[in-house]
Amino acid sequence: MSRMWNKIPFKSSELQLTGTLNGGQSFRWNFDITEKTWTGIFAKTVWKLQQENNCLKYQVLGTLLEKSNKETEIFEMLLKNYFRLDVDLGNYYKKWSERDQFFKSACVQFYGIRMLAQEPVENLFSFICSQNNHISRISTMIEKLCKHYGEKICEVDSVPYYAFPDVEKLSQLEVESHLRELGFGYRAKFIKKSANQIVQWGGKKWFGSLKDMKYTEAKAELMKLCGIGPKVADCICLMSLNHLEALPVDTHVYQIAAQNYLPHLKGKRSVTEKVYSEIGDHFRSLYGDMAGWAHTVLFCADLKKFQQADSITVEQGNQRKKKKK
DNA sequence: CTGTGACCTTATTG
DNA sequence: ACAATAAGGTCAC
Repeated sequence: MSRMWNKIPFKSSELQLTGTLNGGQSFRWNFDITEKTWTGIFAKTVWKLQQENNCLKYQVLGTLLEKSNKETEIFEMLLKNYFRLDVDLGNYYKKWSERDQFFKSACVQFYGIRMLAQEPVENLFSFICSQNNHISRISTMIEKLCKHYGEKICEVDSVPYYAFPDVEKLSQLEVESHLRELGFGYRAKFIKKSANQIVQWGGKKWFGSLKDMKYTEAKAELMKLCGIGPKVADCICLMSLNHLEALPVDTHVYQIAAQNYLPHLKGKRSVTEKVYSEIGDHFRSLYGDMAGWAHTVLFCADLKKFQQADSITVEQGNQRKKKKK
């Protein structure tokens, strides 16, 4: 059965799917090189996306959301929210470019990088997996989480798609040993224990309260979880709790900062708490209240797979990943 | 408060 | 080929 494309009009210059979906924010999107489409999952729904003529086109391949006569409206609303289409990104790129020459030159090929509004649970456990790890392994680990603990949404061409699991599922007793068997290493304990803590503190309600807190309070709260330090806490604040001034300082960002902004950091062997906040504060004073978003554009520009890479190389990278079974 | 090493596993590097 | 290294860190001294 062939599906129809739905269309959301949106300037292509302000939405770049490649950098946004494959730039290390979410790990659940895959590019199909022949169809030139992106397939991915959020909100218990399997989406296929494509860009054309200033339109974002989408199909829903399957969903666990309840039936409704307003389905089209709901799906459209979910997408608009996920990509934050209400944010006029052109204005912000202009502002960041005016304030920073380095940003100005970096952003040319990296137009339209949008900060996704992700779901907190997926975001939190994905970035526990991300520590001391590379993107390819992070992706396979997250797929394992979904396959073993998530609800099946549908099957397309005999490929099953799973929703990201609930916290309750991940807090079960046997999760730690099981995840170790599946190759999660020491992150297995972090996942199980954090899930447990979150359930005890109220689950969904707890995440809701983090959105209402100030950024620094929300970050401190997150860092009480097992396996969540300053960097992952900032990722969660930025990517799913709407605290856009949060600025995760990882090895890449540290290098960028030492090379281009804060040369006195060059000799340092490790990022201490003090250096960490110095870097964050520097970028916040430079870019303002959405510094984390600007930082994501720089991070994208720094990612190896995007360097001197047109989309072809990126696509080949995905192909290889898929073949590996 | 700062510095250092261990920690799981594996894709990439030389 | 095949070992060493680094990979979007965190925790415990």
